Amino acid sequence: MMKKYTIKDIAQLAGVSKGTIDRVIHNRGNVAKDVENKVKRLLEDINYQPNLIARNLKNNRIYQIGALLPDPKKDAYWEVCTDGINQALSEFSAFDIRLHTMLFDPTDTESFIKSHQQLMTSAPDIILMVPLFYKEAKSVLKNYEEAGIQVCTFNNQIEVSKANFIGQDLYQSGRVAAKLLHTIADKGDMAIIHIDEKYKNAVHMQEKERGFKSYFDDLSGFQDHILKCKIRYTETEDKLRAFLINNSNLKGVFVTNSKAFHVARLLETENKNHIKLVGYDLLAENVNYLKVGVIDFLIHQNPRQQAYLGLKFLIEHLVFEKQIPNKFLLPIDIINSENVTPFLRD
Amino acid sequence: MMKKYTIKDIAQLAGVSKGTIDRVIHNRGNVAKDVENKVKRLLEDINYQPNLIARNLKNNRIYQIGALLPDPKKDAYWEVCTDGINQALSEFSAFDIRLHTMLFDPTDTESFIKSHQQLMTSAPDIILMVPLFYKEAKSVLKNYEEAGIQVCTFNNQIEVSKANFIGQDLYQSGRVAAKLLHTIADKGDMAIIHIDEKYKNAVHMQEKERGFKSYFDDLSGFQDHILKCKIRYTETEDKLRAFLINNSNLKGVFVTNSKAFHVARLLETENKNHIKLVGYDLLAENVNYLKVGVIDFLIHQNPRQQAYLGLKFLIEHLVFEKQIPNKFLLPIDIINSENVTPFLRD
DNA sequence: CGCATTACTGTGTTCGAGCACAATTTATGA
DNA sequence: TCATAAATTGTGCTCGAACACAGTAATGCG
Repeated sequence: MMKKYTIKDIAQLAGVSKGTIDRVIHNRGNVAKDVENKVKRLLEDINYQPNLIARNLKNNRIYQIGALLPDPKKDAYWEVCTDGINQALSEFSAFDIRLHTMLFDPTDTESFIKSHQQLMTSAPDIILMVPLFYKEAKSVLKNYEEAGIQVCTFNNQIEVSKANFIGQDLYQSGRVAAKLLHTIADKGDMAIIHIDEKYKNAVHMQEKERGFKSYFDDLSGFQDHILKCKIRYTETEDKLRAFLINNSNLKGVFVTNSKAFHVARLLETENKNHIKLVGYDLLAENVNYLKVGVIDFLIHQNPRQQAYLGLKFLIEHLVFEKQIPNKFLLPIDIINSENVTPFLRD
Repeated sequence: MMKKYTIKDIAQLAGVSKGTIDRVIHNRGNVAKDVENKVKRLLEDINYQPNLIARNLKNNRIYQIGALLPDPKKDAYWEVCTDGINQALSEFSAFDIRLHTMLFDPTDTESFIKSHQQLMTSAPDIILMVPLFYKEAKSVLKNYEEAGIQVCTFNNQIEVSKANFIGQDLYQSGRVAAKLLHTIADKGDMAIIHIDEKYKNAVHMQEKERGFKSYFDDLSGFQDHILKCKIRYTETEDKLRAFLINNSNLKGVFVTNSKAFHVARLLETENKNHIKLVGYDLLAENVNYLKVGVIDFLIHQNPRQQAYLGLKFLIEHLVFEKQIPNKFLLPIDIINSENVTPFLRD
């Protein structure tokens, strides 16, 4: 096996200087056509791969990356994103990456807009964001598109946008929840419970609901009901209790976000341990209920990995000119009390 | 924010030349003590991180990596390892990595030894291997240790060896299987079925069995039996059929390797669909039975990721002098018919 | 023909770290 | 005091790609 070909090798093979090879590679013109063809064929023949490392040695640019993320202080779900981001930064510590993070309140659309505007003042080359609010995100993404700033989104997909997306297939994750409940729950009614967010603007919860329903629709033998319950954060406990008590044929509950622990608390105090419970995300409170068996399964959305991959893709795009995948779907992790531990690290 | 510090910057700050800085960094001596202390403090203060990329530009060594892997033609479980290896190679294509792969027959210990011996003739700098056979692997690993060749193992852990290991906690994965069966199966007996490999030399199957049993031991209310059945490849069908028919109180089956489809086939033909089945690995045959509901859950051991990480760790060790983690445990993925698709890519 | 313009090609420097070797300073001994 | 050895420090080249700029050849035009 030969050592890797360098520009110098190719220059020698072609009988020209490395300057000419460089001009051919980058289509910078000023090369006689016959020479150009000859060099191009040669490059093809030996499948020349430039040394990305040497290339970036010279190119010591400072890259500005903007991040528009939900404030973990307002919702613990987002805490682990920081780890993912730090991991990506440390992996690329050889390059000069400046990350400007702006946090917004995940319950407040205005805060989202404000943070966005402030982020713009740092003149980022590229953006990583969680487009939590459908309507607002759409307009913000349009802004970036017009400004010619590439964006990578995660957690929520805004289908109409051209922005790249990293996350899970939410429709399918609803189906996974349905399959799990169908496998473990006794025959009876199933409930979809949406807690805390503005349902209309939260496409992700609607998608999960659609998937959940589609699973039971596909079943030939299912004769019971799929109930639905929307709850605001302020009214959580009373409304939930009423819902659980009034539906006596209820055998399974699907909570469409990380708030399953609210339902778990009630199931425990009301002694309704025949009702199976499936929810999302490895918050400490959820994990506790999972371990004692009140929550049966959690679906892990892996926000850490989402943030990590998003930032990694962006950096590789800036530094190595790699293409960012338009849509990158993470696997849907099923978690029970026995396999939860290693996922807490991820 | 400042640009990154380089050796030149530090030399200027310390009022010496970059040669001296270099000598201090690498403890190459020939530096006056007061200067050395001054520079060391300065390096600490500004937290100097050398540019790994520039470092490796000069260091254009050719690294020889040996790989001792089971032949995918003999057992489809190993097929995806190739993908993981290719991914790692392409990620580090900037460096000159030469991979020498030797395959062995996963049912034949002699083939393992032979491949090992042949691999040694290529004088590898470092080794990636699957120590499938406990006794033989132990002696092979000792060979490498004496030759001062660092080894990274995956899939099977040889506890006594100093080699690094990537894989799953097999004891815990047995517990996961137990928890799943306990969650979905009716009250009754559970069976552990070992198919195809020499049980005594297959520590991984023993570990899974131990974990499985421990879960039921921890249960206070479990009054039924944990059965056990060892089956050779040649006798699979008849012995299995007899086992399934003779144990009428059987409600759940745990197959400790990727051969669950053998059991699934029988459960289907014998119409025993009240028996729940949990096995390992996303072989096409297993996935088919998972989709039609004969297999209820599969545990994904992610051999692709194991091979990928193993090679990645080795390369980063050679190229960047990074420490290889002594033990890297992958999460235990639970797979059902609804979340299987994205895992087939991994 | 001579000079300018265009067309093309080659040379040399840069990036950051590593290392060989040259250069300088300090110490030692006769 | 001076030569020489020893200790310390500085200089310059290398890696591969990128690019500015210098250099050369070919062509055009009066």
